[in-house]
Amino acid sequence: MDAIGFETHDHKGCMRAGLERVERACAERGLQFTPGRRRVLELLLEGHRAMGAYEILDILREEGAGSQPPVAYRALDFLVSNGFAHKIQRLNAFIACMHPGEDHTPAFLICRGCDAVAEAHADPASGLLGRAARDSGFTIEQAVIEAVGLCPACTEAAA
Amino acid sequence: MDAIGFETHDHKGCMRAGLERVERACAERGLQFTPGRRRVLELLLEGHRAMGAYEILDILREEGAGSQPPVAYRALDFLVSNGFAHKIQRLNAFIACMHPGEDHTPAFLICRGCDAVAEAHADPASGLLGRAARDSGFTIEQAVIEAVGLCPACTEAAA
DNA sequence: GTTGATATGTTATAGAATTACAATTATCAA
DNA sequence: TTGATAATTGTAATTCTATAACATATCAAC
Repeated sequence: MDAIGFETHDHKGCMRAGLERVERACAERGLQFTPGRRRVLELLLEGHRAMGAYEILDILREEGAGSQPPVAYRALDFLVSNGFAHKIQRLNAFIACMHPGEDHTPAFLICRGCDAVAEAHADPASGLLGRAARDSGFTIEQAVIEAVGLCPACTEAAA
Repeated sequence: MDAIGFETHDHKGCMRAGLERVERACAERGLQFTPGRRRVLELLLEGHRAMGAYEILDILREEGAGSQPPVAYRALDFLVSNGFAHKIQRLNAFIACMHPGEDHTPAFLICRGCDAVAEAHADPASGLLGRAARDSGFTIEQAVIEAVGLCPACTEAAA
């Protein structure tokens, strides 16, 4: 079980833990963790990768749940806006958050070989970006950081 | 004329300079800076903001150029893949690069009030992200960094 | 229970980007 | 100069992504 994510890990355990943490966070904040929302989070945790909204929708449809795009998008919006999942802009896809409930600025390492995604942390206030913002009077509220490259496995495969 | 970009500047000068630098870079690298590609870069430089592909396409259409999406997307692909323009994922839009030809990792400050975009620099290899990449054996080739917040003008307007 | 807010179901549409194929133009070696 | 090859452009059709709008149902607090 590794925060970085390019390694094997206790998948079932990480799924269970993820669900429990979100359950607890929802209870604490008075959010409704409805069956539909829960199911979408389960799918993201199961997949353990970035999944497209329509990919999720297809599964929901097979399961007999609603079959229209808003069904998937609403659940995803809920998860994303509460920090339980993240959107990977580069892939137009969504991934379960590895640190749900914690306040953090996620940064993603996206493998262009296998599309695996690892979640890391970043601190946009520091470094060149933070300095540029301060110098120009810009207030950073949120940051999307996505690094594209090759994961260890694909680096090896390429050689 | 400021790299940060939330301030007034010599717009005509920056347009001319931008075109010249790209012209030179294309000549050096044996790239074809065709009229269509040039026109799209001109539009981006004129606008001095992030513009959608279909917004550009509308202008090209009015001017009697091609009117199908690939006309715009091809020119934009050329500009982006050669570092003469950047795509702002958050806005599904494109903006002229402020440092064409130079090797750099752009970082964008995007105002959620007025959609103004400023280009800054970042160094993905340093900081928390760089460390996470090294620790996990991930090779960063490219990074998308987009900070969302309020520019000085909108901060003031909000108060 | 009533009520106001929140969540779901469904239709339709808007917005962004690509595929595929034909036609043209540029590049470069023979 | 010519002929072969690669790069670019034109156009139609389609695919993928996301949201608007409105009706219905469910929840939560009074």
